[in-house]
Amino acid sequence: MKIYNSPYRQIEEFIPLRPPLVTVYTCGPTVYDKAHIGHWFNYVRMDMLIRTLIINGFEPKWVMNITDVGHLVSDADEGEDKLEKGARREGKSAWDIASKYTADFLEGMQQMNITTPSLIVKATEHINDQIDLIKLLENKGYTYVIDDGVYFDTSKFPEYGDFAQLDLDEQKTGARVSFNPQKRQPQDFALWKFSPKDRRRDMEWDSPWGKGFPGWHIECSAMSMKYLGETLDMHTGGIDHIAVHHTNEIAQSEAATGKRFANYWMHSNHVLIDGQKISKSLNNSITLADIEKRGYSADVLRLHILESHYRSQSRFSFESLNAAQNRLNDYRSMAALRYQARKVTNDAGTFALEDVPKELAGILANDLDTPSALAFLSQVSTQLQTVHIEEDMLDHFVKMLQGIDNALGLRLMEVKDITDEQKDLIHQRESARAAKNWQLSDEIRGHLQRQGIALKDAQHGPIWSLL
RNA sequence: GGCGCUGUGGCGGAAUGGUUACGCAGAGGUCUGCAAAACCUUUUAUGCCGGUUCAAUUCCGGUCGGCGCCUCCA
Repeated sequence: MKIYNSPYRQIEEFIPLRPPLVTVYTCGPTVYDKAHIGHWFNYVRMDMLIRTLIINGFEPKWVMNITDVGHLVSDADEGEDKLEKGARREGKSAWDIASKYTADFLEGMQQMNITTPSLIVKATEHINDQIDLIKLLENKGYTYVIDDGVYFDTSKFPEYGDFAQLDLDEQKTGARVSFNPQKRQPQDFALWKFSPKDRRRDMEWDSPWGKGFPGWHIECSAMSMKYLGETLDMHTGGIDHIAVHHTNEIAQSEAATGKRFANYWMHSNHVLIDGQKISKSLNNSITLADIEKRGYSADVLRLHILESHYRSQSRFSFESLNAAQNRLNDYRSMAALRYQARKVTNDAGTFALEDVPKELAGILANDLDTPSALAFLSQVSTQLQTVHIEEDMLDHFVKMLQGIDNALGLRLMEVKDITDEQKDLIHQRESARAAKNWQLSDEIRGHLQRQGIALKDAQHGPIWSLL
């Protein structure tokens, strides 16, 4: 299997430390607001990594975190905690906000058919692990304390910035962000933030340095290493995390252990709406609920996501969502053939059904090439819908559908059979046609169409499919 | 200002130093009782200018445009 390794900017052969085990850590959401399609692009692509590993014989252990404390409004460790801000907005406590949007996120994961991670871990349930890690860094001399928190001294970690190929001096030139003047370097980041003197936070804990809460970055290092070991096979996240969050994770993790933090890094690019990325400030987010309101299912969104490569900036529009809907209908029509196997005597049937999942696994193993996987699937679908499925092919056919679902998560196995009543109508229409009663025949066809069932009169008889 | 990515047909979106995926949409045709599906054809696709090469959309340089990061943000 090959994968693009972000820091090296090249496609590399993927070699885990202890095959078939693959340790994967994914930066999950900060649960202070509803997830939007940008999140789903990201997590579907992470899901494709996990699926691709599995169908290529690996056994991933996948840990994803939920950031339910400590992510400030600014990555520069300034401003409010997002959770506290969300709480104020909704007149609830930060704890309520976290649990509300955690539930919202997990429900979306199910709807999008994203593989359930081996472990979903919350920052607030690992405060002691984070404090321990900060203590370790303090003992090794990487930290200093100023009036608003404990900071990591990036000058003690000379490789800081290598990962993102940052030119720290040049970055400073145009930076528009103000920072605490007590910080030794602008890029130094908070490991622990103190609670404000004048008020009580919803979320705060005691620590050796004073009451407060962990910085945003430390949770990922503490939790990933706790559950997956000091060196991860794969660390993933959104492309926006490269410069700050992942750079900081590497600094604090490698400073603490003296070992390489992760061997491979996968970053999902952003999706654009009307040529711009989704962000709070542009107020242009679209949620899964918005999409469903327009009549599209999560499966359609998922297919649309797979149509572009994870490393390219993709574009979202309802027009392309509609294209994905039609494409999904075609795949579902193919899946419906499992209920319509019949004996045929023609020469069709040379298609190697059992090779389809293998072929998909191979395509995806090339840097998660989902566009090519779908191109291949469309060819399969077209071919299968022009031959008839023979009864003795049925086992292979169903296995093939299962294989496609394992690879792509499109839920083709969930396509239901039509009712006996509907089947009876199809028979009635055949009788009418035999009697050249075209009016009745067309009435029945129209009737079924209104129920979402399309009929095609193939050589060997009618085939139904889903609209 | 610094760094990075990018510019493919009506739309989305791959790939490639020489024969131009795939999906959606449009047009014509074959087939069909009529449709649908399928198949065939079709709608002058690789921003612009140079360079390298027998050959560039693909490599290099320049130029114009778009986007991202350096604030929020997957």
